[in-house]
Amino acid sequence: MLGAHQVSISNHLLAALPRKEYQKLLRVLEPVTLAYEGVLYEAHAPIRHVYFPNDSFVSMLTTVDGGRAAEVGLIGCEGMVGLSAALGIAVSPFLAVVQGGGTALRMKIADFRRNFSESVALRRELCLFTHLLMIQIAQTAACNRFHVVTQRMARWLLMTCDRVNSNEFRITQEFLALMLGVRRVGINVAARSLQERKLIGYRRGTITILDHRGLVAAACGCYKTVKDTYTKAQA
Amino acid sequence: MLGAHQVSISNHLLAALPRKEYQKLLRVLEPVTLAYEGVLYEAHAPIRHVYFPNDSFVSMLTTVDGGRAAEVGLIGCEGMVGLSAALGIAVSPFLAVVQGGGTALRMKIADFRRNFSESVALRRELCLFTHLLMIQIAQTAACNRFHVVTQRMARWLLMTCDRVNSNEFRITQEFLALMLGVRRVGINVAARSLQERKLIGYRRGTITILDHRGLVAAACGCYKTVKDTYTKAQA
DNA sequence: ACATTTATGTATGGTTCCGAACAAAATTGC
DNA sequence: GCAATTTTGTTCGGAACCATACATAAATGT
Repeated sequence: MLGAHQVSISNHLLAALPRKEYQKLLRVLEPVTLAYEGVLYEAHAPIRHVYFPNDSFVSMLTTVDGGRAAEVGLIGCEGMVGLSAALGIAVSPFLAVVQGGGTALRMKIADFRRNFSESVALRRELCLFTHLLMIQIAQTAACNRFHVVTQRMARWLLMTCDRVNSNEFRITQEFLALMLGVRRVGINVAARSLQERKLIGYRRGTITILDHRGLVAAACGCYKTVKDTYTKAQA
Repeated sequence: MLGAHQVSISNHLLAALPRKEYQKLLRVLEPVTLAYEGVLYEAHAPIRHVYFPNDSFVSMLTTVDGGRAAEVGLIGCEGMVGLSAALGIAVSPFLAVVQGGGTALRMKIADFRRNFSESVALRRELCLFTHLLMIQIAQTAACNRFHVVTQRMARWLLMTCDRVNSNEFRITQEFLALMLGVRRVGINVAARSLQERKLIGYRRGTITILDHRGLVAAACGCYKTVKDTYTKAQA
């Protein structure tokens, strides 16, 4: 049974730690609820906590020209938000926005530093995750270059689906446009295209994935490429 | 005076190490000449050596759809090629191609592993560089999304210029098209546009930067953003 | 019930880039 | 000097996306 202030812990990084180190971390981990569209770090702002998402997930965005932003990475229960801290950097290079509300565990940066230097297992986990995140970002770079909006949107829906563990989630076209760095009109066209093919359904802020396999086919290969990399690495 | 088999060492990562650790590394570092268009790692191929470029520099490319490739990062004397090895990964996620021929120092992967675990300074250097490379890749992702070919080409020329320490270097439009992931025709149009504005000159495989400041103005802000990040971090 | 807010749908003209094919010029090898 | 190769120049129709503006519809507050 879980107490009132506890949450079930399903973060993969924490789960993969040896029992002893895990217990030790628990003492400095604080359960928090992350609200949809909340900002964990502004770009170039100090990192005060690192976050280990459970059922929540967080978008990392890079801005250009002092305004327009695009998502470069999506981090859920497979990772940690505030990775720069593990590299000894006190400031987040990216804007971190909660894309899926839910629970997470967070740790003060000072606690993290100490535990990071004391735990071989945590270091190894985070090195691997750094590698995976870098691949995800690089794939996004190439994806942005070569693939059309409909493909990128399908990829994004699938990536999100993997992190919410549900075929239905709340998301507006406006927000989706922001993430993909396109106009809302572009999303609207893509959404209708996917709907006509009976791959998704949507209505006012809610999208439902109707045909997962079909959506994978409609997405660019980037989805499968990144997912397979994660799967293999964490096997 | 340099012996026949020696090269001057101007790699920043190595130069920033304490004298003692630097001397120790020198014993397992082997000077090599990297030839233009040479492949250091195929994508997903094992990393046998890590490379510390001096006056050479290397492009990291990600491929999609089993064919088309785009550059996601450029590494010169400010970094190390084969960074995944520092993260404990034995395989390169990217295709690494020599973009500017020149000298580098390389180290067998086993030697690197040992020295990496023994040297705090090397670890710290490489953590910082990992952070910088991640920023560079993320900026490329956003840049690919928002900026037109002419801007991206200007950015690329400036990044290259910074690494060759010369305003003139050999590069064909075909190769440039490959790096930016566009058709050669697109490069041709952009090149002429930059030439008409008297920012660059070019003729059969050679490009000259005529007006560095003007070229910075013609490039997207991504150039300055990334460069400033590097400058600040290594100050 | 009604106005307000939020979310989605539609239209227009213009720009950038694509794929494909072909032409011209500079360099190289013999 | 001449042919082969490499590099650059040009054209064409079409697709994708942009900026902007406006229209409709669903949810919300009172």
